[in-house]
Amino acid sequence: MDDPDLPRRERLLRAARDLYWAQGVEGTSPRQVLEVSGVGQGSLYHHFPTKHDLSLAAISATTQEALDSVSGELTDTDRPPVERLVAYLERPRPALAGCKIGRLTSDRSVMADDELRSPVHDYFAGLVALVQEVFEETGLPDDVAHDRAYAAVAIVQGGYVLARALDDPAALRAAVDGFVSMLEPALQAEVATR
Amino acid sequence: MDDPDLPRRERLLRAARDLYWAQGVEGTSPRQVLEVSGVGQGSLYHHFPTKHDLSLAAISATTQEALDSVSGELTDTDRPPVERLVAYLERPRPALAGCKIGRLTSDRSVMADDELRSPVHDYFAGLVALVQEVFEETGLPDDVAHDRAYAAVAIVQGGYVLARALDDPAALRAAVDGFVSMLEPALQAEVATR
DNA sequence: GTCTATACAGTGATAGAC
DNA sequence: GTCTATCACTGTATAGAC
Repeated sequence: MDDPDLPRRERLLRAARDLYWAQGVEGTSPRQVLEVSGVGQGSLYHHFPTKHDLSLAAISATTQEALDSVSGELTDTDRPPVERLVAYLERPRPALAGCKIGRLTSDRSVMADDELRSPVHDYFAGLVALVQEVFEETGLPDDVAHDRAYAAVAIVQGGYVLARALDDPAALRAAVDGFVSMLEPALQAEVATR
Repeated sequence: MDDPDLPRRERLLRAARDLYWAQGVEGTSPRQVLEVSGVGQGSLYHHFPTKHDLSLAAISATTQEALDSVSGELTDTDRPPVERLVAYLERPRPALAGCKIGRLTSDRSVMADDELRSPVHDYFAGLVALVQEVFEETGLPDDVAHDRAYAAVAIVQGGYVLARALDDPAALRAAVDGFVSMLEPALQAEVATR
């Protein structure tokens, strides 16, 4: 973002993605993106004719990158499934900054625009599907694995909300720990009754 | 909001609270509040000199009401603690509309203003404390009850995020069900090892 | 492709009459 | 207490030169 040799388009995208994370799409003006990126007005509207175009490119880049990153971790078949789940849940996360993608679900500019909602939808759909597959690998029936995958993803998102509301990163850890501490006992009980 | 005999101040507050829920504080202009409430410009700035004053009154009313409502349910000592927890978790919720209070944690106008953050903080702090007490009643050690309370509140918030992202109210139910299905087995295991 | 200058509607607030 | 009129400023976008 500070590198003057980066193409204008990349600098604009970097700035937009950072600003969207910090203050949302609704709360970020094209003018701010210009100031942070150090690019002129004309370049912005050359590469991204409307704010919608800029937002779509920035959001898609962020969701794509995030899904790729988590996908590698969850599908690493060298490790047992429960270990992968716990590793995913206990990943270090920027609790106070919030989830770059989760926060978009309460961003009016995003939710009111079908094209902008789509990458957000696809990210969470893909993430839940990945997590569900890992739960199935643990031997859980499909319907139980289904609900538990939603729960796992929700714990992380809810942990972000709590951490920000309470201004305390430990809130996210507590939520995840509370969930993880139930994971193995519940699994034992289910295996025992089968 | 449609009752023309309601005092201006109340009509303004109703309109603001509804609009904040639907589109956030950042995304709601004083002018919109005027249109929806059907009140004149002067009245708004008479009762609420700045947008900050209106937001503070609207947010405080919402958090107060929400905490009162959930408090009654959780402290009803006629019912066993686990039953109260499950009742709280499985409460009918407007999944697609989102949480009136949780959404404020990604609202820039709220998070950038200490006075507006305060009711949001107090709501979640109060809610987690209530839930933790109920977990302690189940016989869980304090530290486990602590983490599990954060998890319970996070599941609901994360369920909202998922439901909105996927445009599917069933996502919130799935997350809650996934959590609830682990609650009793985990409790059994803990009681057994004590 | 990149720049500066400009246009125009909406936002947040004030003034002053009733 | 309530109203209409007005204002400075920002957000979003266009025009046209280099």
